[in-house]
Amino acid sequence: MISTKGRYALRMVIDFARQGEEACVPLREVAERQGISVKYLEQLASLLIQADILRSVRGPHGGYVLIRPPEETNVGDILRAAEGSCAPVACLEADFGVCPRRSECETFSFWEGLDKAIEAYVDGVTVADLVPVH
Amino acid sequence: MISTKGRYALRMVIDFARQGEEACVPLREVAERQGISVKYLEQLASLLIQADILRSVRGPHGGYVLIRPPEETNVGDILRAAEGSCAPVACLEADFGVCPRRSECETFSFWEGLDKAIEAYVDGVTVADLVPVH
DNA sequence: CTTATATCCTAGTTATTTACTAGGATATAA
DNA sequence: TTATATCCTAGTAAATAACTAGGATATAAG
Repeated sequence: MISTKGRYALRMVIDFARQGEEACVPLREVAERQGISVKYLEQLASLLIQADILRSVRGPHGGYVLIRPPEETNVGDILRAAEGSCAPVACLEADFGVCPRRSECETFSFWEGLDKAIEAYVDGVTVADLVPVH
Repeated sequence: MISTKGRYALRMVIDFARQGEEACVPLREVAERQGISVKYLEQLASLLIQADILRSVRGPHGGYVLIRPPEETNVGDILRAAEGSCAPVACLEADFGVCPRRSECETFSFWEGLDKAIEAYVDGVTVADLVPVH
C-alpha cells in the first residue's frame, strides 16, 4: 500500500506543476493549498531532490523548482523516490538480496509479474497527465 | 505492500492444490512443508473459509479441502480474503466511504487506474497456473 | 466412553513502521 | 541586519504486522 509519503509527494509535484513551468514555489504555499505541514513536506522534498525531480532555491523568494517539464516526469519516479520502492513484496526490492526460499518458491514469478504490471502503469503516467488544463 | 497474510495464504492454497484434488490436508503438514506455524495458518485458513475458498473437516483425519478446482480459484480472491483488500491506497477500499477531498483531488483517477491494473493482474492468474505440473 | 487429533475462537504481545512534530543550522535577498 | 527560505537530525505517539498462547469444540478410532 502506498503511504502518505508517496501520496503527498505526488500531490506536491502536481501542485508545483500547476504554478507554471520553472516556477519557484515555497513549501509554505503548497502546505497551505494541500493541507499538509511544511515540516513534513520538507522531508518529502528532500527525497525528490535526491531523485533529481526537484531542485531548491534557498533564502527569501526561494522554494523548489521542477527540474524537468511535467510531460517528462513520470509518476513512477516520484513514488519510488518517496516510498523507496513500488514493489508489492519485500523480496523484489533492490536491497533485499537473494531469498533463501527462491529456488523452491512457487510464488516468485507471480509477484514478479505483479511488480511489472505496477511499474508499467506508474511509469506510463506523467505529471502532465494529472495537471488539469488551465 | 502485500503482508505475510496474503503471501502465506497463497502458499498454503498452492500447497493444498499440490496434494491433489479434493484432498483433505491438515495444517500440521502444510506448516511443516512451508515452515510456517500451525497457529498462524489457522487464522489465515479461517479467512479463506469465510471467502468460500476452503472448507474444513474437524477431528482426526480432518483438515482443509479446496472448494473449487485450482483452475477456478484465482489469486485475487485469495489475496483479498487474506489482506482485506488489494487496493493501493486507503480511499479505494470498500469501507472507506467518500473522501472529503474527492472533488478537488487530482490523484484519485490515477489511483483508480492503478487499482484496476492490479486487480486485472491478480484476477487473471489462477492457482492452477502456480502449481508445478507433476 | 475415553483418547488423540484436528479445527475453532479470542486475546495478548513484541517489533516495526507510519506519520508526523521539534528544534535548530545554514543560506540569501532586501 | 533581518526575514524568509531550505536543510538536517532526532524524537514520539499511534497504528499495524506478525506472530504466540490458551483453551473450547468436534469427531474418528479403539
